[in-house]
Amino acid sequence: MKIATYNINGVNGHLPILLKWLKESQPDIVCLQELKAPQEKFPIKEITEAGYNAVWKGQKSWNGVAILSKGYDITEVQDSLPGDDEDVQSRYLEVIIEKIVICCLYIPNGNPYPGEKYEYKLSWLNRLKKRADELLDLDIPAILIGDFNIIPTPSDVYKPEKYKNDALFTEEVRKSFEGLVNSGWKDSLRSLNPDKEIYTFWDYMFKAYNRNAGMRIDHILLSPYLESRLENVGVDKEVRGWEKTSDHAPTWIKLED
Amino acid sequence: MKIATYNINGVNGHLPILLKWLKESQPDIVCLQELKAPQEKFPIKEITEAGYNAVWKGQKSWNGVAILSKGYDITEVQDSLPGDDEDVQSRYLEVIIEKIVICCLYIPNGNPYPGEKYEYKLSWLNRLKKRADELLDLDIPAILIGDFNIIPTPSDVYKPEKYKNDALFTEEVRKSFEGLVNSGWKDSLRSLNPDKEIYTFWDYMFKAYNRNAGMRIDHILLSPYLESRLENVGVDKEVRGWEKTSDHAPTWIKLED
DNA sequence: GCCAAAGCCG
DNA sequence: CGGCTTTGGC
Repeated sequence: MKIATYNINGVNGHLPILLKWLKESQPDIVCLQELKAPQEKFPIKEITEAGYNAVWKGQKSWNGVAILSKGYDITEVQDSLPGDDEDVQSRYLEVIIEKIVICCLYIPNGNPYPGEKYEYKLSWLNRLKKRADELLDLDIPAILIGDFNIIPTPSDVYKPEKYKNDALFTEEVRKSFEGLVNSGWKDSLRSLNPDKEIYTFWDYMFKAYNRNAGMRIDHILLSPYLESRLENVGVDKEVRGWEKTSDHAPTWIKLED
Repeated sequence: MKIATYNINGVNGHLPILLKWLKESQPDIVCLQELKAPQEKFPIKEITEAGYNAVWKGQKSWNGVAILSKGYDITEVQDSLPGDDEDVQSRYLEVIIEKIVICCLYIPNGNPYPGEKYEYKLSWLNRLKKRADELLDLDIPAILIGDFNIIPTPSDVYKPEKYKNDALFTEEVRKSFEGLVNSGWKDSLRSLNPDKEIYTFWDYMFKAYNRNAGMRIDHILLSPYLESRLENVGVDKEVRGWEKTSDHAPTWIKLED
């Protein structure tokens, strides 16, 4: 079973890209972030025609997450991250597919640092840790997957020194990621490639992709129950080179069936 | 010599359309309207690569006119319509190419009628008549060409009764066009096709092109000196059917060399 | 850089 | 309906 995450940066603006990638890559499950579309403008028709069913949580202009599945039933569990009823941003979707809990995340970017947006990111990460702990306690197959907006280590960005005061790379935020890993969540891409350069995002600006000025911020974390099923991982880097594409590349794992 | 007018409705937004049409149609001289680009954003590089030299008068957001020539030298005479120093809209460009005076016009739309914009249209038409008379007095080859925003007769629109109170079809405005014709300017498209339905514009709204709900508002008027050289006329109607196209179709004449 | 929205124009 | 602009986000 192939499970992917893809920050699509506008699901309608980049729909041709999404459909082309789905066709070529044939993932079984896809977590999308940054739909940038209200609930009623999610392109369910085209996605159905591509062979997927879907649940999604839209929002006008920004954010928005979705989970697509080829064939498997999707049971929605949560459409927002527990712990703050005032939080109106569509950044979390939790479902069960084939007895696996799948949490699609779009963690706040947090820039500029310091500031309100950074504080929102920290509180979001706290709420996430609580939910992640709950899932570990249940001792079930579970996945935290999506755009974390966290560069876990200096090896995960082309020039770490440029990101000293960036909300994607502060001590606090990296500790938060480390906390998840230390509590039992496996960083699947890094675990199978301890020393490899892996990037999942290249800025639109200054031709970052041509210079390979990238970073690894999209992650797939596995609960201990799933570790033994991890077969392969990858980033579809070439998709980032397509015309009129997202600034992220699709990132995926394969689990033994 | 093939001379065309084309309201491109955004020279950058519709640049691929313009280049495709130039390649297929191979006009010698092209008058463009509605560049919708400031002077410095005119795509001179791509137009040069297509084999044309050009003069243009840009403006941010609206209006803007240009004259392109394949091979022939262009001598700029005027970059605004004489008679009102306060008029800052880029709607007029007068050049000499191969001893022909070519006046590229983008006459104000004038809607809503009545109102300030309509009054501006009338005063613009008055100034144009003066300039047109001057050119006739010179007794030289001259062309008034462009988007006139005038439907000359009921035969020039799909449903004349719908345009009774439209600034493109008022008595005054039609009389103004008639005044030019009566003073000696030849309506080239109509003169070679007295009874044919000729449209040059179809609204984007309500699938006007599919319903052929069009009108003839782009015109090419010849000074008496040029009448004998008129060989052929046409509208490249199919261009209006292309994807992501302008709402006007290119309109052209052929003169004997 | 590039997305989406809202407002202006025709 | 579909340009262009501005704003806001990343």
